[in-house]
Amino acid sequence: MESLIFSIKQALPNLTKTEQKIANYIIEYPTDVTTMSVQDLAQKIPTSSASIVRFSKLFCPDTGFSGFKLRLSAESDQDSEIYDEISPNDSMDDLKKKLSFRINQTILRTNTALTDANLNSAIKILHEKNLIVSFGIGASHITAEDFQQKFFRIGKTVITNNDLHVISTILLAKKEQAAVVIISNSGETKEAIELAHLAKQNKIPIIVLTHNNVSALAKLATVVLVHDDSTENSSLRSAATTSLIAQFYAIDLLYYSYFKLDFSKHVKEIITSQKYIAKNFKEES
Amino acid sequence: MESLIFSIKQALPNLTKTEQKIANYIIEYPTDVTTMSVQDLAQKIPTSSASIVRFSKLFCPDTGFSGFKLRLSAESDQDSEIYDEISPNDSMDDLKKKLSFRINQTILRTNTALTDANLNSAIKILHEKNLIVSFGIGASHITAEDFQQKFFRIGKTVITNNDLHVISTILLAKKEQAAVVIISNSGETKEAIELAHLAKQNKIPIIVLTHNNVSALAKLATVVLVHDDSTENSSLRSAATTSLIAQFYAIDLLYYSYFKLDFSKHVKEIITSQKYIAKNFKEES
DNA sequence: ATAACCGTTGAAATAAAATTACAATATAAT
DNA sequence: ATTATATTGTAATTTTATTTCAACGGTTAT
Repeated sequence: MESLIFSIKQALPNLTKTEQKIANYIIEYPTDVTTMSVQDLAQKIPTSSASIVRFSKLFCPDTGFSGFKLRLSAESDQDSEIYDEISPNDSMDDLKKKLSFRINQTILRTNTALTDANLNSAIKILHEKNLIVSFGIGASHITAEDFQQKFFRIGKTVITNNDLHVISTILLAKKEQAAVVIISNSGETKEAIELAHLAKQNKIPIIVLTHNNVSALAKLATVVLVHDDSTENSSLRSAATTSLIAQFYAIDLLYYSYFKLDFSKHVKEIITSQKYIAKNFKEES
Repeated sequence: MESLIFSIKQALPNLTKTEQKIANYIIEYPTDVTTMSVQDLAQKIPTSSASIVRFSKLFCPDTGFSGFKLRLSAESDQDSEIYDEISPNDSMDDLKKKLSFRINQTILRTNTALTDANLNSAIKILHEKNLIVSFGIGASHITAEDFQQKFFRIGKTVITNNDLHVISTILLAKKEQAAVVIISNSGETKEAIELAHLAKQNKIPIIVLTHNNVSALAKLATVVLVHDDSTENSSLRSAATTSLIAQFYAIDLLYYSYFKLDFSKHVKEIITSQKYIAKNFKEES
């Protein structure tokens, strides 16, 4: 479940005046709130108990204030500054807390954003085609490589390259047997869109891994895998890593789901490949 | 605070008949209890509401049943199967839970493994030298590229390549101004060790990002950054991704710590670079 | 400028939940 | 068997959460 305090902070700008007063108090004293009654809290802020209840139901429609307190207490062993932007005064420990928390949130959001239906469609495509082309540019190229390395381990043929010409050549040469995985955080990368058009014209299935499903790229896709459903991107400075980790995580889910399709066969393949690497390169498996 | 359920289990033998009934129910369905009222619970067990309240006050004398529920909810958000190995029968939801949990654990372990002292020594080296060479092979090459991309954003010159010849050439040509970042999960990669030897012979500072600090590579390092302190590596199949994410996370910490050294300057640089990218490539920043 | 409207808020009434007082029952000791 | 004591449940009481509805304030249309 998404962090309650985090959600409140996100919603803050859209709230009414009284709601903001309530939100601010809760953000400042989450632990205290868990032990208060509606009346206590209304008096402290100050506002009416009705407003408190209404506020609670914004975030916990079913359970009201009682459930709200439960959720609050479930997460109130953390302190609240971890939701904030990174600042120059942060100690190493603050930094660790903030970054860890963000990664955690990103994973949770990606979990809800990736539906079973979409993952399964993607797996189906990967299963049906025997040549997979993975493409990403900039930071997303790193993910494209990760995709390749993962699927190599179970003997799936994946080609990746950040040169559109190279990719197009092989894709067209094998268009009947190929599917393409396009990774773009923004979904507006010129090269990514160009590749998607090319694939579409040639009826090659397109799996897109991206930040939201309204982008130009998403519209061209056969299947859209949305990682990290976050609407606003408050932090200029941390976007890149969390979105990369979200992508990695999404690929991991895809990989394991694919793995499951033929569990024992893939286990054998992976053990073979690990043994080989361990013996010859002493490298990470 | 001591785990509530644990305390209940300990007290179990000394409790009366009805109290034991209550205790057993709570131990079995802790999460359900958090959403029940005294009446609901009394009916389920079955017993009287008075007994429930009395029971609660054994463990939470001040707060009664309400506080009891709060403590219960604070500790009952994990379930236990998530520790298991991935199995072919897992639903997509199981898979999500297990993978998320592992990533979370990895991050936590990396947090404790990376000491302030080591991170700060690493930052110092990065700060003193104006040419950074990052090297990794296999999966670790992806991390090496991530390192490069991150530091590019604040105008730091980082060269990466998975060809040892290329890297050696530039490293030796600029040995006075250079530092090297070597990434190897195992710490036993032949090429990584070779590069470390070369650097050491030429008095080039060596930052090593690796899994433990007993490896051959770790021994050659000026600073060892240990990610993911896990001793056991139960899962053959998931090691790669979690270690990659641990590496990414470690690099992220390093990056932000470095960033903090000259906060305002770096903020400016990053905004410039983001604007440029957004304008010209519409790509992930 | 003013009327009509709509979203926001709080006071008071109501419903639900927790707690307590006390009586009933069971258990143990003499 | 009787009394003392501990345990439990019923019902009354208190506290807490929730809903209803009227009042307020700001906005738009006339």
